[in-house]
Amino acid sequence: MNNNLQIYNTLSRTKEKFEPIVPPHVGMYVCGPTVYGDAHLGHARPAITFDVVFRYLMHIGYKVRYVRNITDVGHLENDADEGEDKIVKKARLESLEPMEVVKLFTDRYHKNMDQLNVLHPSIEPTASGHIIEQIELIKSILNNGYAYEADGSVYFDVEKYNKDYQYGKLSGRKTEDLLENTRILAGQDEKKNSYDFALWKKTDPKHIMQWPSPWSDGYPGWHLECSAMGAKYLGEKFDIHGGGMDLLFPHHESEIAQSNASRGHDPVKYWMHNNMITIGGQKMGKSLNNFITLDEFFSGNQELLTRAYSPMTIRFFILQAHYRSTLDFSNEALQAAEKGMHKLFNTIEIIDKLVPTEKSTIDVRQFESRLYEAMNDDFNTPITIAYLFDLSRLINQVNDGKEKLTKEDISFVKELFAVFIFKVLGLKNESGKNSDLLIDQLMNTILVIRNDAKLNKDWATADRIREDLSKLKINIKDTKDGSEWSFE
RNA sequence: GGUACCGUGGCCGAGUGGCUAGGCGGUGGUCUGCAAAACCAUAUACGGCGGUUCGAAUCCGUUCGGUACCUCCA
Repeated sequence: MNNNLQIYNTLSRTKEKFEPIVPPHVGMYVCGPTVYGDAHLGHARPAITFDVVFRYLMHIGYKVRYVRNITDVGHLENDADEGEDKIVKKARLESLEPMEVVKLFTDRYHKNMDQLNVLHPSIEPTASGHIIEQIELIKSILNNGYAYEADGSVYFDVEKYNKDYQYGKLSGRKTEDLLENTRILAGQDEKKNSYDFALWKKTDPKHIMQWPSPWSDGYPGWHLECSAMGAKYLGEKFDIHGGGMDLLFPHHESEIAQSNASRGHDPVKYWMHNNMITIGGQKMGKSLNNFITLDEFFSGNQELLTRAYSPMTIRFFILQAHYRSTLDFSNEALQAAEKGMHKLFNTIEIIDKLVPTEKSTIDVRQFESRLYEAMNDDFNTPITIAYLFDLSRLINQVNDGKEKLTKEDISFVKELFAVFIFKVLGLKNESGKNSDLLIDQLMNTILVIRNDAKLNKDWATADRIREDLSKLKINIKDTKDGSEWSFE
């Protein structure tokens, strides 16, 4: 097992050596989507980031249980509707049952994740399926004296908690500052302090989504589901908790508080946060309404897009930046990523055609340790990719006869590429070599005719075939070894 | 206002006290009926001002600019 992995822990703000609590097992929990709308580019980032974490941990020999939740109870929405559940609001707008909305967008999310070649998590629990666990958690927080009831609702007592623990240690906040800055919300007068947050919220009978509890008919608070489900499936303390940076406060901060208040210790060893994707330097997000959905990227149907981009282009684009940096979207950047990725896939095909020699003139073995070092350094995928490009150039030089490789080195390189590109980075070749035998033979016939035309210097016919096929998105390339075709 | 973070060549993006990041684009080649693709080779950099140092884009201070969180948000 590769034992040099360093992970940047938000809690300590430093890179730490990764040592799982119960090796070789690793428990990882990542905040999934709230399913009330289509997934956009921002959702792709944590999904892909932690997919690579998942893949790499398994690759270096860990047994990983990866839990990614679906938030289907919704969070309070603090606009004019004053405390209305997000999913309920969407349901009213579209005259659907809340669970109909949940099903629709969960399915669409899954489809997008499959397109992005994101592995399925080991467990994908829903908040609505764990109301009992959340109620139990509230009970224990109440029993320990860190919460209080007010008119059927239950609130977390941050001031009390802060005497025994430290509220704000993850996000670097102080409760005094929070006092001055917390926005005035509905139900504020029930709370002892403005920064107290709801564990259980009483609701009126009109509210569609509600559950009975010892305190009132209502629904669980904003941050409870992850605390409850993380503990249920990964234990009271587990290794990695991931999510977007925007969840750092108050969401993850409150998870830590809930865990301490109920169980007396922190829930997580390593906190990982991916940075945001920006558009024109600004965060892409629901609230700013400046997001582009994944389906829009795949179809090109959006005014900001000059054309469509494939799922793998999106994936490669995201992996070309480190997960803790912001990543700025632009058509230009996306097209650059696409070309670069094709170059890599092209190299893989070239490896198969290399002619081995007795001796190697270049050292390709050193790339193995370099690639692992890059990944071990807090999952530095941009460096990993840079090394793959270096390797690609060397392979092309071999192909050009400028350098030489032995048979053993060639298969070594081939394996290295396969491991990192397909297994670790999770990319797949989308180029449409059609496996349909009929199409293959039809194309063969066409190319033979065109080649005859070329031999007769009948350029008009040759060009016409090429142009007409290009309208069908079939591209012809003339090479030394004859003509090749590819779809799309 | 509080708390973090960032400012790198035309674009996107790594990294680091002295040694080529990488990709795209540009330029020059190879190949080619043409085209496209592919390949090879290249140039352009670290916001401003001070300081530490033999040496800083990298550390410190300061200043300007930008972003995020503090409210649901990946």
